[in-house]
Amino acid sequence: MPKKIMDSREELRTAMIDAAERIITEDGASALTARRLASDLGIAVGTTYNVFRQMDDLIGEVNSRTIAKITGVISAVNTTERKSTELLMAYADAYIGFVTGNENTWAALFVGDIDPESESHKRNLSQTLRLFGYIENALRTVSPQADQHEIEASARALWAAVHGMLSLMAHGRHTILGLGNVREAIQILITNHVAGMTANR
Amino acid sequence: MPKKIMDSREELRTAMIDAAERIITEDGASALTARRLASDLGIAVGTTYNVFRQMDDLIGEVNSRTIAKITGVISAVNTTERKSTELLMAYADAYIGFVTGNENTWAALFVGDIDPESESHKRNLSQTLRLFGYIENALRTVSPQADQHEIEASARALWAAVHGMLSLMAHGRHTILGLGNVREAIQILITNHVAGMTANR
DNA sequence: CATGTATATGAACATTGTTCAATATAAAAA
DNA sequence: TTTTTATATTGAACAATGTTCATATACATG
Repeated sequence: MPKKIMDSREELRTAMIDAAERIITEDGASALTARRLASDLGIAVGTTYNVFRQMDDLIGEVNSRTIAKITGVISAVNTTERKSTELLMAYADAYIGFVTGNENTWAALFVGDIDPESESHKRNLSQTLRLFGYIENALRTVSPQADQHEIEASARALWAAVHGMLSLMAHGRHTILGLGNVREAIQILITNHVAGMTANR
Repeated sequence: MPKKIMDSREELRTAMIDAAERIITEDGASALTARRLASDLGIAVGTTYNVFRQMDDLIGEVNSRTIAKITGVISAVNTTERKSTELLMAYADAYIGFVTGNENTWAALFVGDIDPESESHKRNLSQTLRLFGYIENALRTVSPQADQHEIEASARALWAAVHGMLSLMAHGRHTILGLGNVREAIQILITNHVAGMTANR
C-alpha cells in the first residue's frame, strides 16, 4: 500500500466528514468540492471515492450530523406546564434558532441527490420519525380522544409545512416570505390548527 | 452582420424560450444545457449569451410561463356555492393536478439561482401576489370580520405551507410524505385552519 | 526475504457555464 | 454600384465540476 493516511479506514472516513462539515460551515455546501476536500486534508482527489460512492454521500453524512443536532435542540425544549400552542411554538422557535445559527449546514440539508439506499439516509429517516413523536405528544394534549391516525397525520402535516416553508428559504425562494415572516406564518398555522382541533373535540 | 437567425431579436428570444420549455418538458431541467439548446436550435453555443445574461435567466423565463399556467388553473376554479374549505381544497387540487400533469416544468420552478433584478422574477412575484388574492377571498368568507392583516397573513401562511411541502417533493425530500400524503396533509392543514378561524370568530 | 494484497494516487475524461476575439454580413454611405 | 461601417453570430478556449482507473507503493503474510 502507499503511505497510510490514517490508522484505519474508519478514522479516515471520520476525518473526511469532519473536514466536509467544516467547509460547509465556513463557506457553504457549494464550496465542498472533491478538490477542496482533498486539498484541505492533504490527500489526493481520488481518495474520496475510495471511501464514499459519490460526493453527495459525503453531504449526506454531514446532513446526518445536522439532523442529529436539530433533534438535540428539539428534545431539549422544556415540555412541562405549557399550553400546547406554546409548546409547539417553542419547538418551532428551537428549529428557527438552529437555522439562524447554522445557516450553511442547515441549507446543506437541501443540497444534492439523496441515495435512498444509503445508510445516512435511513438514519436520517428514523431520526426524523422520532422528531414527529414530540409533535404528536403535543397534539395529543390538544385533543386527547383523537385517534392515532389523526394525530400522526396532523404532526406530519405541520412538520412538512414548517420544513417546507424553510426549504423555500434555503433555495432562495422566500422573496415574499422572509425569515421573520416565516415565524409569523408558522405561528398562524399552529394557532389555527390547535384551535381547529380543539373546536372539533 | 452574419446571417440573421431570426427576423428580430425578440423573435429569437421567443424561439429560445420555446426550445428551452420543450427540453424541460421532455427531459427535465437538468437536460437544459447551453449546448443542447444550441444544437436543438441549430445555432452556436455563445448565441444564448447574446440574448440572456445567464442560463438561469432562461429557466426563469420558462418558469414565468409555468407560473402563468398555474395562475390559469387556479383562476379557472369555480368559486360559487361552495364552503370555504371545499373551495380552498379545490384550489389545492387544481395545483396538485397541474403538478401531476407537468412534473418537469413544475420541478424547474425550484432549479437555478434567481436573479432578483431580472424581469422574469419581478413578473413571477406579482403573479404570485395575485394568486394570494384567491386564497384571501376564500378566507374572508370564513371570518368576514377578521382584519385585513390576519387574512393576508393566513393566506401567505397556507400558500407557503402548500408550496413548501411540494418543493420538498421537487427536491426528492418527500420520502416520508408521498404525493398522495401531500394531498392529505394539505387537507388537514386547510380543514383545521378554517375550523380554527371559525372558532375564533 | 519474497510474494501478494490493499489502498492512496493523480492524470485523464466528459461535462458544465461562460467569455470574447474573429468573422461574416446586413445596412448605410459614397 | 462599390465601399465602409456597424453589429449579430460564431465557436474555440477557459476554468471548474464529478468521477474513473491504471499505476505505484507499503504493509501483511508466507
